[in-house]
Amino acid sequence: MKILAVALPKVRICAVGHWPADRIDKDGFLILDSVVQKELAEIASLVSYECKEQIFAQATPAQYIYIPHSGAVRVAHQLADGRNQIVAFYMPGEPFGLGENGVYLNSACALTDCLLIRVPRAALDALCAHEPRLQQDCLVGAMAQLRLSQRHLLIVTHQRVLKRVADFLLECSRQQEVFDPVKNVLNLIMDRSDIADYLGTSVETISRTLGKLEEDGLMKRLDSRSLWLDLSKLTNLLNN
Amino acid sequence: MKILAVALPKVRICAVGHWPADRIDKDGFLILDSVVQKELAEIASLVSYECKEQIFAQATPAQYIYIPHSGAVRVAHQLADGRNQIVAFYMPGEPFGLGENGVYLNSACALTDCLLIRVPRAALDALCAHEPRLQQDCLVGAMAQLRLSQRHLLIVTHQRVLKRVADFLLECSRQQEVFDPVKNVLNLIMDRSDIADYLGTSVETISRTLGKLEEDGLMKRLDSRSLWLDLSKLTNLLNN
DNA sequence: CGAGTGGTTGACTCCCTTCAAGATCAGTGG
DNA sequence: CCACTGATCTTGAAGGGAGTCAACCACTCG
Repeated sequence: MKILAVALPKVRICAVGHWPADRIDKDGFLILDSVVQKELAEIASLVSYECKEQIFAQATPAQYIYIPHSGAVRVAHQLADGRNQIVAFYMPGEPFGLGENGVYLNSACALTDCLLIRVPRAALDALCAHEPRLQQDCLVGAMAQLRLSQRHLLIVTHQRVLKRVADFLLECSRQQEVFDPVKNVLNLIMDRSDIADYLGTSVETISRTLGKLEEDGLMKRLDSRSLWLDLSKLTNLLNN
Repeated sequence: MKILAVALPKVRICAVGHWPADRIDKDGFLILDSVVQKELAEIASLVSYECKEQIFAQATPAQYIYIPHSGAVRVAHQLADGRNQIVAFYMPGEPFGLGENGVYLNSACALTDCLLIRVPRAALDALCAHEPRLQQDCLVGAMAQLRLSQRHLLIVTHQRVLKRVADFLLECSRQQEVFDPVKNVLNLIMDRSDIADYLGTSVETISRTLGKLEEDGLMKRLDSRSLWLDLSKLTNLLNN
């Protein structure tokens, strides 16, 4: 980890679909009041992590909230029996760092080299207290996270792994950063092991399931990280 | 459904563990400012539902937020393939009614006869806009929901149903309303089918799994809705 | 009493986990 | 340039857990 001694870039918070239209810029990010931006700049830092570097560990003091500026992050929960359940992947603009009783509930790890905006929780709380709009943004952000978590729940509870994978691919294809809607090509930011830990299954099953989907013409592996998808066939699979 | 033409009872919001101590009363509920209580009383109504009555349906306009005053509620999501995934159960003080783009994401159904405090979303938003403390409470509440959802995720992703059921029982045993920590007896508020839909499995498997747990001495069915639990043995099961 | 609901048990099938080995690829150093 | 190595991905085989369909039991209610 390195703290970068440069001016903080503009804080960009992902805002897909749930904010009033006049608060969203052309790239789908939230427009923050310039005063708020300035105040944030005073308390936040820009930090960089290398691929596979741990950002924070489960059950350690939850001092910061992070917002990816570039790169991608994996947040997972380790259970007593050794299982490692991935809770979510985070792309630029999606804040993470949920705590409970002052400690992190999960651990976070850089999927790629990445730049993160790091905001001290205490200072953010204080700032929210006299910036109602920021407070409101945090609330809307928390509800967005809740929706994502419920969506994840619906994905992992498909009994047949075939549906889990299909649903997962469709979910990924909604992210502009990784899906080319013209060529219908999805660029996976995570490896098979991450997909398995996200879907609650094993790498072997993921591999076999991708094979099955390809065999049935619902998608095609261009290489292990880039997949051509037939969105309508995949969607259709979920209806049966 | 019946709208009750009585004075609104005090709005009680469940506050387990994550609010400053001076804002929590002896029963574990959030202490709201009396002015806020009064303002809430002006926009909220008290409504009653009978057991098994639908409160709202998925994909219909999300006009209200509900807070159970008494009774219990089941919130579920219906999928295109006919599956009914239960997203959460709600007890007194736990607000529900998540929407997206103006419509409910899930449907809600009364598990028992219940009284709910019904708050129009628009009026609540307006109230929050000039009541920062209420806004803050909503944010903390949303994060509590997020934690619950992530906890649910961890429960349903246990591969062996035995662990799912054990974890589920432990989760239930945390709720004072349904668990007697002296006798170690849990009173289930839902039937087998609800447990199955919550855990992503079938009623038959639930029944068999309870049999297995009883056989191994981790719990005992006093009757179909009340279970004696050996908390330490159940916890221990999750570590293997 | 019969119908209906909720819960349990039995039998069979199959999907997925597990363990193992092979295949592919990127990086490294001779 | 090529052999070597380790990581990642894929494929194979065996075994078991859970879904499904069906029947049965207990209880409630009209």
